Amino acid sequence: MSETKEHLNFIEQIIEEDLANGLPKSKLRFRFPPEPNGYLHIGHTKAIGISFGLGEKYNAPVNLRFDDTNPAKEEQEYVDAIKEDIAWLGYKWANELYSSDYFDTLYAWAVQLIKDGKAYVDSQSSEEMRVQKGTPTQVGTNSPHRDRSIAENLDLFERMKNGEFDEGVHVLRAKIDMEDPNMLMRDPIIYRVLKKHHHRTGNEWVIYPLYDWTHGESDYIEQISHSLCSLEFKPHRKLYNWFRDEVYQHNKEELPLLPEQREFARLNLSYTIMSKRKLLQLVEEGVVSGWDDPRMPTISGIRRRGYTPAAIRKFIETVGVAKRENVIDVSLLEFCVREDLNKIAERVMGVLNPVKLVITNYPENKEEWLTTENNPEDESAGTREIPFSKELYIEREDFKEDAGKKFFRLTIGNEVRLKSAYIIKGQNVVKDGNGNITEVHCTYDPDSLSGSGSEASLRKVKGTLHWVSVPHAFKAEVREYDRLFSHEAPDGDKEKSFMDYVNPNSLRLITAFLEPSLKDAKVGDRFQFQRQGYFCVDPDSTSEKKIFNKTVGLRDTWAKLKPKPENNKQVQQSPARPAIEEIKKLGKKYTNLPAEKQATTKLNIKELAKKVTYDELEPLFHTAAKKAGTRIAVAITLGVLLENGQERTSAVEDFILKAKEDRNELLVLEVATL
RNA sequence: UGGCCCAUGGUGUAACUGGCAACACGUCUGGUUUUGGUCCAGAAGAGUCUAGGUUCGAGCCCUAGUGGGCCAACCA
Repeated sequence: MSETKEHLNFIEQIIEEDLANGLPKSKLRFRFPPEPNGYLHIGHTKAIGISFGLGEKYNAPVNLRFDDTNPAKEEQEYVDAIKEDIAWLGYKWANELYSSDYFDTLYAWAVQLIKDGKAYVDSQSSEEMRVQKGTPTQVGTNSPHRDRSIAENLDLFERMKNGEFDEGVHVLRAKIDMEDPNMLMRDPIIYRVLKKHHHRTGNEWVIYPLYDWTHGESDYIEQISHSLCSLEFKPHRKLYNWFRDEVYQHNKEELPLLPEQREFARLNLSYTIMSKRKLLQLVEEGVVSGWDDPRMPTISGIRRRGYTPAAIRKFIETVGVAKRENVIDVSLLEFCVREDLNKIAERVMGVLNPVKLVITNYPENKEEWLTTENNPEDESAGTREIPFSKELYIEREDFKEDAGKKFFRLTIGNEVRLKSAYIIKGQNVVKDGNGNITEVHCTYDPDSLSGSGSEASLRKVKGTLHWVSVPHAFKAEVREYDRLFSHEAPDGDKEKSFMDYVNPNSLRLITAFLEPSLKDAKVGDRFQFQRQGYFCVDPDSTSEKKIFNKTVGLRDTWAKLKPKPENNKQVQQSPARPAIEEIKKLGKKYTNLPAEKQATTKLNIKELAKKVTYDELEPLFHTAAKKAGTRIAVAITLGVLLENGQERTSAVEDFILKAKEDRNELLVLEVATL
């Protein structure tokens, strides 16, 4: 085990280095510092997984610290939810802490900072300060209050604390450098007056410290060795260290360890959004039923949806830790969910879209209880009994009057197996006045009972169907979810709002017929409805009405083979289509060149997509040609054409024409469909 | 008119700190199967954004480009 080569991510490498350079392992300490202003979402699980994961790996304490310095936004409700979510994921924090616990210390240190001549009270409007701050490309200018005397600063600051001033009148700022290229170093505000009720300290304070002053110093107080956060905090690092080093001067005896901030890329998932603000909007505008709506990417949402902690931890582990921006495909998450559920979920039968199946040669009032396995992946899960009778429900999709050879299910005259029961043969159908099938009639082979060992039972048939006995069926509501957004990156568009991409059909309510054993299912129980997917019991369930959430479907290779149902919305044909066909033809023609003139290469799509004119395109193609060892090249990437439509196409066309004229030699390097 | 970070198959992460790119998902074959699931076997797919440089040798180092991200809240 220890011999397997372990791939350390860059943070682990840093830790290993620190350890090698003499940091005692016992000093390792981490923290997860959420602001209690909303619910945790799948993106947070990465940060949680990293810090708590490191704690588990190095057997080091991990504090849960609520960064509660903005009473305007924070609430106890969120504190409770966050704790519940982290616990559900299976992580244990060493200490439950609050930045507000440090308000006294933080205040004392701020006073010290003033005494050191490193902080001052500013009395301008926020607008004035904003202007003086400059821009990323333009340096700032000093505040007229920057040189107030220490005594005056001390006095003002104390009176701020005592509530003598209204909000917005004075702030305390660190005195650093208004010309620093890093905007955060331009005399950042560290205290503001806020006459708001705080969920923990009540009305005890009327001044509150800001993030930069609070966060790093909290790390320092707790002697966190590695303070891990996401990439957007990188610019804060310089300030983090500045504050830390100032405070350290006066506290090195008791608090010898200097925390180090390190940043990693946050998790992005396709087809969803991660912004707390936007998630809140979905809740407030009633797009979803609440923070825990099963379509939400919140931890409470995916928990209710039926995702498991093990699946999420596996997902986070698989996704890795690095510093580049990323978008992870939801299919990876779904894979992890299925992988876990496949091992643990008991199999049951449920028909979601029923059609009645009548077994004509089965005795009228007969009832049989057949044995079936609970989980083929786990023998210890045992078996159970399910009722069988003359009239059953099967899935409407599982029958076709006339089907192609690739259809493995029930048709007239063909045999299929009813799971854990008998082999049946399609006989005829009964239709209503509109030609809709109301019943399917079949005959069964009494000798073919599953597990009977008879010759007939061992017969191979091409398909197996799930079913539910009509008289025994248990009716329940099934909620089937689709993606909440119809776009891969709902908030990636600058012009359109993510709300425009909300999928109006993300929830489907179904009345399903389930096997009777499901009557006993309890809230949170997870099952695999055979051949369909994983489902769990929703907390909305009552004793009269049981509700199941579809967690995720089974992998479905059949769906891909099915001829696409004539979709009402055909994919809109790109205006560039005809030109593309033309270019394809050209490509064929020129790839028939002698082998020595052919080559394959690929240009950077993104780069190519930016180029429009012939002059811009030419150097790129030249480069490619040179690489391929020939003189001239045309690289055509359909993705580029499609993406950019007419404009790009004509540019490429022009290029081809001109190149032909100019050199009378042309080589198509690649015709790629992306 | 600036600073910082990043750039490896479709996606995400690796590559023992310089020795001709691996793993997972996805895709495609074939086999097993009383779930068109699982499982098993296999395949295709990148020569590492570009151009120079250092080196016997570069995805790893240097330089310059290009592209993307972050930074101007009394938010965190």
